[in-house]
Amino acid sequence: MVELKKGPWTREEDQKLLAYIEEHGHGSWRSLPTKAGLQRCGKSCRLRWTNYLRPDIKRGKLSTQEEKTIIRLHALLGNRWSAIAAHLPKRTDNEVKNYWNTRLKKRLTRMGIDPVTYKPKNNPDRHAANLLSHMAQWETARLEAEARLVRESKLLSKLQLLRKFTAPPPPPPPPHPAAPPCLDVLKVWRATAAPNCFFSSPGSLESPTSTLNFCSTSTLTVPTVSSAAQNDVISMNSSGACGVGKVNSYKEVKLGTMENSSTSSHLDSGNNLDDYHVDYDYDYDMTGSVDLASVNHNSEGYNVGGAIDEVGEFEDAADYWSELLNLVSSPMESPGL
DNA sequence: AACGACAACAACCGCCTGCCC
DNA sequence: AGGGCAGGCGGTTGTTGTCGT
Repeated sequence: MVELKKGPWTREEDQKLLAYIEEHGHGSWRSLPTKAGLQRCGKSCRLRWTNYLRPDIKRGKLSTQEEKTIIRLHALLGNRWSAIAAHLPKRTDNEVKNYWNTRLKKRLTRMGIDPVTYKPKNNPDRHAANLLSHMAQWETARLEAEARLVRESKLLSKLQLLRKFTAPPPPPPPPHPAAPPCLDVLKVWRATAAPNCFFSSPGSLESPTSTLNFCSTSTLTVPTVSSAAQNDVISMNSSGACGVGKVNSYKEVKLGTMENSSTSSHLDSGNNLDDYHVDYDYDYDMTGSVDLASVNHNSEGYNVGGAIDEVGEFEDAADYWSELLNLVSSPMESPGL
């Protein structure tokens, strides 16, 4: 038995891997090394391909804009590198992770900012922290909702496939929507509720891409919100109003036509069959609202939000973040620590 | 020139999840 | 139902390059 090679890849190995994948595709990674004449494990080949050899990846220094995006998304999502990398075209999760660990994290630390909580270490900003905490909750809920809907959507596709063989041929399927319904809290927020907020400064954040894919008009009943969200969860409607509360029950997620919809994210392509909406229907007790369109206080009595168009403590958070991002992303700079 | 400290990046490892049988 | 497999993900380690002394 031939011992598998480890460590850095040689040019010859790269060429073998590239040539094989270009000709045959990667197929099963486990069997690839043998077929390609490489003494590597399949996993190693996959990593080399996805992190280095793939033609659609961008190499080189990250731009200031990319840095800012990483910081913002990290504040929202934590160490979910693949999710963060998904918002940075042509960058890999490994690259983003390395960049964070070797540069941004240290830079924040040097500036006296905790890279986990994003609080100033000596002068914790409860408002900014609170805000971020709620934003993180929204994003978590959104990702869970997306994942769930994708699962349901796949299930639906399978059911339709089954029906295809057991029922008379259906009319031709509706054309695919031009874009998936917007479930993305950042997008909605930027577009509606927070035009002046720090997260929506011009060009500051690439529109995250929803991976949702809807294949049909239907109503799906989803039994639970999510295991992680059975206590405090987030509700959001298309106008950007959001709330945090305790879920008593979760009714259903509808994918249907616009006529049934009152508050929903939707696409209107002019074709009835192409009108989709997603209707979140949570029954919850509001314990602390983060309605972005009005000032609210959470259960601890802190002002966690603030009218966007009113001067309030929200602006402190905005200032805090603008300043932070400017400092972190400027090429400078000995912070004098 | 030699050495050590540090930064940057590539690669590995272990765990987890989803799928298939 | 559960075991095996493939692939994805995040944490960690190893290697190489650079800079200061």
